Amino acid sequence: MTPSKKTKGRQKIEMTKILDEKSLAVTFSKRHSGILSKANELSTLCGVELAIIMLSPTKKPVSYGVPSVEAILDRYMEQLPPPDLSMSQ
Amino acid sequence: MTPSKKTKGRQKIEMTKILDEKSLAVTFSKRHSGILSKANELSTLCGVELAIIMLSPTKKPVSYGVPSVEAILDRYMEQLPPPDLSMSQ
DNA sequence: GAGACTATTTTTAGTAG
DNA sequence: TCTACTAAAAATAGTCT
Repeated sequence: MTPSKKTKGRQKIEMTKILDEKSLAVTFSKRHSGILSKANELSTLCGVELAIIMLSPTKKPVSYGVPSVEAILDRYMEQLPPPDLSMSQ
Repeated sequence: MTPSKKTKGRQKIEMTKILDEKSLAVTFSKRHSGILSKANELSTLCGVELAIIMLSPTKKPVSYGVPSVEAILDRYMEQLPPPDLSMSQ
């Protein structure tokens, strides 16, 4: 009997485009929610505003924003181009 | 002699706004780059387009986009509101 | 404000349901 | 495609430079 290990656990992967459609979909699903979750934490921990917009592999738009994507975009558009950065910090 | 441990390693933290300015700044610095890095990986692994925009605690704008923030925003604006989702998936 | 470090906490690859 | 699992990979809290 070889009880050994049930799974190999997380594996290291090459940082290049995933070719297998099935695993690409799975990876996107897991990672995109991971990022949204991190973004949510960052915003609560540091009280910052942020927006994330992405197009899924199936071209479905996914967005997340605090307080809202629109609010961030409006501000971003207004502020472009960044004026004087000499005092920025 | 107590060789014991050099540091306590990563600690669990409460998910509420960090009050200490110093550690808030450190946390923002570490986590915001962590997110950008994750975003970069997601885009290469899954070949998806994405944009992230945030305002740092000092209100400095930070953005990241593949292929570019502008490209994503343009597309996002154009596509609003999402057209026919009957075939989406 | 950006690195380095260590010990932990989290995330997540691969797989199954 | 979403949830669940396990084990290993990665991110990071706290601290010092």
